[in-house]
Amino acid sequence: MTDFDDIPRDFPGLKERILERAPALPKRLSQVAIYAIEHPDEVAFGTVASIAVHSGVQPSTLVRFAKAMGYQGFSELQEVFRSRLRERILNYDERLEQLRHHAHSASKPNVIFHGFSNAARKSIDILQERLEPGKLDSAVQILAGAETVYLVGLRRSFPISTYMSYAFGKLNIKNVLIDAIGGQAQEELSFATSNDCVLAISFTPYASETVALVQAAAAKGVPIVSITDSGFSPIASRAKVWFEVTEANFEGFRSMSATLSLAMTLTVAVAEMKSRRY
Amino acid sequence: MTDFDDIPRDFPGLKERILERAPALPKRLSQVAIYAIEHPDEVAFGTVASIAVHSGVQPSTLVRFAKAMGYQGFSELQEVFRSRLRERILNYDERLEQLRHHAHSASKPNVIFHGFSNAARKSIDILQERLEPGKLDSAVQILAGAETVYLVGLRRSFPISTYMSYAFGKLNIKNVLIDAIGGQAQEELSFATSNDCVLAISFTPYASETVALVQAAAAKGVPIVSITDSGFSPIASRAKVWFEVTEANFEGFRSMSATLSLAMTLTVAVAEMKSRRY
DNA sequence: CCCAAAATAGAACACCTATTCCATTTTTCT
DNA sequence: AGAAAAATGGAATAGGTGTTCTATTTTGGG
Repeated sequence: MTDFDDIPRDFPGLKERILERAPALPKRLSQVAIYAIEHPDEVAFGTVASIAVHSGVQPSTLVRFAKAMGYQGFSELQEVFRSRLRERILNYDERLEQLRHHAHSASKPNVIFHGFSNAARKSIDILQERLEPGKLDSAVQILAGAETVYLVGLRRSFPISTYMSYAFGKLNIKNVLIDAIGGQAQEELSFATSNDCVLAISFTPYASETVALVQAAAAKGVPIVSITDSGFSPIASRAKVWFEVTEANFEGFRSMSATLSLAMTLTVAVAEMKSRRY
Repeated sequence: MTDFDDIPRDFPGLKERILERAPALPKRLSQVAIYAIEHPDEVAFGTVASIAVHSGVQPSTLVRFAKAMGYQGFSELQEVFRSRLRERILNYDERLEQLRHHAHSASKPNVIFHGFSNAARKSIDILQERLEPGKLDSAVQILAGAETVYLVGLRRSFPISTYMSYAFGKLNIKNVLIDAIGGQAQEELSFATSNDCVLAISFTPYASETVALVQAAAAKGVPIVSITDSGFSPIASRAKVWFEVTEANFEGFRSMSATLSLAMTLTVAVAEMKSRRY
């Protein structure tokens, strides 16, 4: 009679079905639909009675809702909400513990590897939570408006500026990588004007040369975008927009993954914005 | 009477308590302890009856176990197992959906940023699952045994080799970064002998220069360690040890985070190994 | 405006729940 | 070896479970 075996058994499938059918559902049932989507954890763990109270509905309505979605009863639908929780990703501590548990294969290099992987993941998560969307937009606007982007990042940050220079090149965006080869850094930057832009990347301990370059550029009125690790950073104060990136570390070696994600974002977003104004 | 309010309410705390008390527990109770630690999802979702069957124990034993851990009954203990699932981290699809949900702040740059962050995290997860511990150990052994490490990685891989050269320098490990400045790459590598080692990094489309350099080095009997994206890669076949790193991509731009984690691991692990043989 | 159809609330019910209790077995100590 | 203590198995139970059923309300078309 009804749709017989296309019943969602995984959460994304069920969610899709709920969202698709919800608008056509009667009042109480769509009320349940909204509650279920907004409180999936409650649905996974609660009882018919408790969920009914929280969603302002009779217990029988929940059963009718489950049937409207194609299931035999509420329990069957609840199982799908539970599967979602089973599939969740382990959190940091659990990953580390899991590694320690598989300790037979845990030679020192493997421990180091998992340590760095965790630090990288954590750094990215933190940045993803903290990055203010508005800052990103203004930085992209400044960079996309520049005639030439001067990339300043030495020592530990040099791989990042190198990557950006490579990617900008591929994307046909005029840029100069300040590599300080032969001590020519100041001269390389001397061509920059207020129509250009400096993208500076530096972390504690800030390379003195980077700081000097940024100050010189700022004095000439060149707009500056900075990626650094603190508001007290000497390259933050001079910048029009600056990003705070806190990299997690493992045994004292800081990750660079979050910075790299941000760098990739800036390059691609700038290219995307430039391509719009043809 | 009993310990009155130091009852673990979060999973890590409970786990610690179980592991700490398990050895002193009678047979059936420790049987439950083991089952609970090994099948936390079952404990979170199951009923006393179902868990009892799966762990080969009477229902009453589960209640006694919960009391032995300090709780009033099984349900109270189960709540802690459930809290663990609530705190799990969102998976990739959920993160992207969450972003789409917060669509008011989803300017193009922000979408790109979250896309790259997800790609990075995913790449790291995949590598963490697939990397064979043995390979890592042998690679470290080869690199640590080399007099000088020659780092070959151009174009997209150049930031990685640059990073490694910087880190090796800081750690007092003799290395040469082949930067191909002035077309001197072949000459730079010509000093390498079988006592040295080449660490080659290259991904599709393999830079022809990197391939040529690796072949020349291999012909001279220089041991080669490769980081690449497929067993069919021209730099994999010549290598003593090679790593397959599959980077997730966002809108065609591949992440580099997994490669970077691996690179950091190799540098630090080599330094660690060298410092042991004084 | 009325009536048929759909949706809902709420009570009724059969089943399953966690928990308790106590007889029996196992362990521990003298 | 024997007695005391601890641990266990399994039945009993009170309360809660998901589901069904039906009287009542709401909706929507002629």
